[in-house]
Amino acid sequence: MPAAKKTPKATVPVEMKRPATINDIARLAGVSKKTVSRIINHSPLVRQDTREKVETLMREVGYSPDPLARGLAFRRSFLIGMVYDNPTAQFIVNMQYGALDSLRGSGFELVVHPCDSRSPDYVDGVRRFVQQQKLHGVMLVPRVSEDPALAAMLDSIGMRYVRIAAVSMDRPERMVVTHDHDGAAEVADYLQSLGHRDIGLITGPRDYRSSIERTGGFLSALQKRGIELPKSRIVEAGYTFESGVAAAEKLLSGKKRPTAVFCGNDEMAAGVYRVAMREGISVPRELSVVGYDDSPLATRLWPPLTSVRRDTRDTGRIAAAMLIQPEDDLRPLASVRPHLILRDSCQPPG
Amino acid sequence: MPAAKKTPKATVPVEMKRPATINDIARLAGVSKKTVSRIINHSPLVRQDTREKVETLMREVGYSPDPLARGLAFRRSFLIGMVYDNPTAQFIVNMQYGALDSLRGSGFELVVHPCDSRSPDYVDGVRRFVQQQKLHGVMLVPRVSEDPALAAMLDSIGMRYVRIAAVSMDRPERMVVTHDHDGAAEVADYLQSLGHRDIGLITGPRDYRSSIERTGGFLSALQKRGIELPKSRIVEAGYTFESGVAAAEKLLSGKKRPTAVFCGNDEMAAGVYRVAMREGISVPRELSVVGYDDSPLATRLWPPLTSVRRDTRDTGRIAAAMLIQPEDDLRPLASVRPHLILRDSCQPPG
DNA sequence: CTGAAAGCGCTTACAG
DNA sequence: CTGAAAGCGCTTACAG
Repeated sequence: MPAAKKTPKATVPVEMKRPATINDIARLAGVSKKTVSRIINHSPLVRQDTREKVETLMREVGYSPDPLARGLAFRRSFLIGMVYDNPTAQFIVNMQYGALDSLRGSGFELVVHPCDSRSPDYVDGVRRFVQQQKLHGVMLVPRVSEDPALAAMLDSIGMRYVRIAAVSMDRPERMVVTHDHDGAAEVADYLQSLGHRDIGLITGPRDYRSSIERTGGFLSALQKRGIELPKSRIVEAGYTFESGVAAAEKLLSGKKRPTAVFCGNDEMAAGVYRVAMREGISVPRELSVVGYDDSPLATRLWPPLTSVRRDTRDTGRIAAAMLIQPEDDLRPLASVRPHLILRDSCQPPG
Repeated sequence: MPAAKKTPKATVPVEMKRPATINDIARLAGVSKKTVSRIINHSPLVRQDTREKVETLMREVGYSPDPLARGLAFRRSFLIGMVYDNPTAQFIVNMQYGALDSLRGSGFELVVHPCDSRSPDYVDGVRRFVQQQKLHGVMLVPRVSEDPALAAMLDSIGMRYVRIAAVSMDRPERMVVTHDHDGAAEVADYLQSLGHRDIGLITGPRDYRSSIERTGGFLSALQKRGIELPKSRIVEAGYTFESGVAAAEKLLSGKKRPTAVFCGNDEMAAGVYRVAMREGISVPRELSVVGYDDSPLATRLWPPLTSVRRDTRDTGRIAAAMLIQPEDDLRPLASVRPHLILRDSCQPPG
């Protein structure tokens, strides 16, 4: 005999071909769909026993509201965007894992959106993305997080966002600060305490906020301990391995070499290792090296690289959590602290 | 004076506060919304001049259809899911970039979903994810792509998917094959041609398809060239750096060492480097080493590591493209070929 | 080739 | 605390 076309009124069909809708729940529970809606949205305006009855029913039936329908009615999706330019793979992935830690079970999902911030119309590309998808909010990862034009655009269209950056540069509830200044200062203190006085510095690009902060933090901490680096000991590079190689060649070619080098990230530190290897300079006996990121690379290299750890997964977790909080609940500025991981790439100068 | 509440009939408002809807376009163009809908969905049942008129208007107004509304009506979202377990960061990121290459401009977006395939209810977690989000399709990345239970579940709920794996294990239109067998065979041929006869092999876990294929491809190619590896020359490891270190310690501790080692991936090859460094074994003079993946690590290590390149970005591109193709257009099985990148980690045995 | 009606599964005012 | 009506912006039958 033909199967029932309408769900029978009297029974609770735990297994249904067609997924349950708010109407099914309302009918089965004997309440209006508006009441079910209130429960879905955690409105306090529902009697406790009604709430419990309906919630039990939803669990039994395996009901979960359709994000498409809710999104249409709310005029806003349940998607969080992650916008980034070109950080290292490990950084991106850790940030994603962190964000997903916070999103799991919340009904929100993560949509990734890499872009090219050197392209003239990238801000417009991001605008189309967030506007068309009606995102609930966006995470801005360095270096796009540092772009005032991007933040201004998002603000102008009323799009919620959180910026992850080395220093605060927006309203507190829109910032996760990574304090790169302090991380670099810790390196300076460490190298000075080992006895190093002639120190080299390989920086990232001068227009990256992270690079500015790491450079500033390092130099000012050295200064506080009475060490002033001459210009010739500071070389700007591009955060890449290849640029690190080129910078190291410059820094290590003179007849008097520095006894230690701090690199703005691990990739460039790997470049220093490469040049040291080629030139027969022993790390750490003749040259101490410190990186920044504490990437997997740090432990793959020989000798294992002393580096500043940034808890990127934590950062992502915090940023996503801020985005899905109720808007009226203004949270204080969130931050995450870097700290130096000691390995075998440093020792007192010979 | 108060701004118009209704859009004036006579003019085309290029800039509107409220984004244009299908109704605005229909009214402005003097056609029904159904006709506009037909144009959005590329239906052939529209007169050419009507189509052009409406398309021009849509461009002028900056109209783009709301994916939430379309999704609700279609009962299917415009989201592609990417499900993966725990590959390396570079692999994940490249796969994402590739997928996004294909999705860009298509109206589809990429939602990432890492999971833990060792967890007993992970298949159920994926089911909830794809079902709740009403995904358009999912990309299954190794190693979850190899799980028959996951594929069966997706099939049972009618969810479209593409599996990326070392060999074909599903209907052709659901596979992107990476031919790891061939990549490993190329390594075997190369090492043999250099003159190596006593060769070590560090494999990934025996229950990974990629590992099975790489091991099989390597051994059978050696066999074809008359080389049979004794059991003692084959060590199973876990695709991680640490497991590579442990495997290398076993392989290199005996009094007669192999003259070359092939590792199932670069991470484990880095482990071999580590042990060789510690034991004072010179690579490549005393030991040739080959990896698989051609990850960034391969060029950071010293000496630069010879490794098999897999075009992961291409793989992601193909998989995503397959998912957003019209369903009636059955494409042949897609595949991507690995090839060996020669660097400085190999030479004829001393 | 084109259109009017009904519906997708929710929420927002507005009442009570 | 609860509900009936209207609407979010699209598409699917069903007609013509």
